[in-house]
Amino acid sequence: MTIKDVAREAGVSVATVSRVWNEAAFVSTATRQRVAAVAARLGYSPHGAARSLITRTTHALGVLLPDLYGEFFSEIIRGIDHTAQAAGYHILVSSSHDSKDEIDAALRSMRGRVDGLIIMSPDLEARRTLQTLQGSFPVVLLNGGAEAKSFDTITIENHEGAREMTRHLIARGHRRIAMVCGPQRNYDAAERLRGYHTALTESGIEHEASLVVRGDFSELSGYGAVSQLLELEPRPTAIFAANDSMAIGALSALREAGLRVPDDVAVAGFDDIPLARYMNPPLSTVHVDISQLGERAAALLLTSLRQGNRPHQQLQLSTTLVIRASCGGLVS
Amino acid sequence: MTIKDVAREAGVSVATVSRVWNEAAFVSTATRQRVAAVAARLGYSPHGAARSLITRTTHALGVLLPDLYGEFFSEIIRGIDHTAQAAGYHILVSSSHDSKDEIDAALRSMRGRVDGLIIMSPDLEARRTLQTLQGSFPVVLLNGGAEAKSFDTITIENHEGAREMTRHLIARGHRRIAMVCGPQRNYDAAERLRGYHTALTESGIEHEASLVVRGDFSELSGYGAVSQLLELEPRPTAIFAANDSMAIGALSALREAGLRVPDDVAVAGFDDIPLARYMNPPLSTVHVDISQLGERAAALLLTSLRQGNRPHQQLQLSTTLVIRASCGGLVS
DNA sequence: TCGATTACTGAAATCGTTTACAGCGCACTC
DNA sequence: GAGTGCGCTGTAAACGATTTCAGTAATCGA
Repeated sequence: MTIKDVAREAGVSVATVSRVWNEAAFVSTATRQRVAAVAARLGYSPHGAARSLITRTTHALGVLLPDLYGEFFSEIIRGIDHTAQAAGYHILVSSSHDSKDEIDAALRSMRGRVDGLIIMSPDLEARRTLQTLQGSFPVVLLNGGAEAKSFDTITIENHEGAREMTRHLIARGHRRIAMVCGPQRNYDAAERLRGYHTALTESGIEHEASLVVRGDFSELSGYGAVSQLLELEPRPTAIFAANDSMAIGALSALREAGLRVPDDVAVAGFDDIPLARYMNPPLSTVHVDISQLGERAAALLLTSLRQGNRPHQQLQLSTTLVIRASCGGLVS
Repeated sequence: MTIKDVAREAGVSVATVSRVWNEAAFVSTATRQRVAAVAARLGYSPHGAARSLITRTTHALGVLLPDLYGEFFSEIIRGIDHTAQAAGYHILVSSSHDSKDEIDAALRSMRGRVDGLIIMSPDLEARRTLQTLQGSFPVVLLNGGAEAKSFDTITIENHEGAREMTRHLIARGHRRIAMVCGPQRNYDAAERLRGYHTALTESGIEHEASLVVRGDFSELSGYGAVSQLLELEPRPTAIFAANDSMAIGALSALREAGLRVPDDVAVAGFDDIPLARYMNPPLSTVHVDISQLGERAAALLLTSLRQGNRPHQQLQLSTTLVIRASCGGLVS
């Protein structure tokens, strides 16, 4: 069922069919209708690959993510898909790209299939690979590090958010505040940890290495980290997890240990995934509008596609403190 | 940076470059290395659209979903992406396709961009549209209804699962069991409701219309539904939600109403999303291996791509009861 | 020495579109 | 009645790859 079949059936040339389809140029109403009727009858729709070969545009955006697990990523995709779809674009998703090689491979295999890319590669090292892309291709970096001045980027106010949450905990009287931080070479994780340290320093609280344990952003790792923290003597009075998933794991571990939240231990997370408010107790967290993160990334990419060369933008998505019951309510 | 550039630079014909790239036919080691070197230096990678135009294969799977919100869908995508990626395929995602027209449009715009489709369209009416696809294109239906014998399908044991959970609640002594069911024309929702009714009938418990309230699978609707149920006199002693998200909303509403779970009201969900076990109290639910649902759908589609014509398969994914604290633990 | 085989390479057709260009009829102007 | 412009349509050249077919040089057996 190609354009030729339609042309033959309608007794016109392929050029005319194409013109009818694209509502371009001058086609007499008579032939327009005839062609449209034939196309409808035959159930014709143009072949995407052929079309994008000649028009040099695919109407698809590539999305490279490190993972797909958890509400954080699904919200991002949702945001991206939402604005992409509104603009008539599809999204080509590809996940689990941490290492340089994987990213490379993904990039190659996407050439000629997408008009631009949204890349979230929190791994600090993998970033360097991206430098090779520089300028050759429209790219938006999600949570790009500081070195990324040569791209459009959107970042979360990680440092500020973590600092504020830590300050809030301090204001509520906590001194032994533990942090469950994220993966080693992860940019977001590093920034959030830095914010925590900043707040401690500002309040003159000594940094105690044993209060910082590493997780990997999964519920299970939050659970494990807390088990470890509870061994400490004296134990921390507050636990700040670098994302909500780990905070949820933490809540679960505390409950099993027979500790009450927030009375015995206060808990806070980061991201404000949709479920945070439904936890018991509802989770205090640093709110990030995750789906908006995706939406704005897509929007940025789309304008960059339309406008061609223009200076790169560095957007920052602000965070707000959301105080719920898990850390004991608002300080007066 | 096309194949021609590489050919010119390496002093060979485009045919040879193509052969080197695809590791096909006989190419002397000398030219092979020379071409490979040039390609690497120029950073060449073939143009996807051009390639799929001639090979008539895109190495991409289309995924049509009704929505992207919540862990259920993200787990499905994760499963699909996992097996697709392992087979060297990309996935093209498109969401929010409920109505016939939207599905139509999505289908058209995917022609020539994907080798096959995974469609999840729980809306019963939209299904009829799909009939037009019949055989013309490799399709796997997720949660396809009974009418779908002309497709490969994977369904969840909705009826069985709901029946078992309801029976469990009955076995624990509950008689006033409320059901928060899903959207009106949703297949899964209808089946789960049917399972609930089956169990009631089997135990000779009268169906009470006011105990069934409608939700839309979101946390918020679960919250609202429970508020409504608590008005009843006497109030239900157990609440069975047609999915976990609504169960989570229910837990939240009960907590706010000052009711204890499971002592005052037992709660159960359906799906066993990853977070269910981390709720407080941990959520009893009907376990469905969601990511496996995606994995098997992708696998089914891939074999169908490879094997061409073969009888359609109807797979059913079994469910298991997962009894946690929210419904009072195991019955002795 | 010669024909046949083998190993490699290139020319050209092809996939399904879009689009620049040219052609053709017809009405209009002078 | 010839020239001009306009409105519509068709021809053919792209786009960037793959693949068939044919051609060439080297090697081999007799």
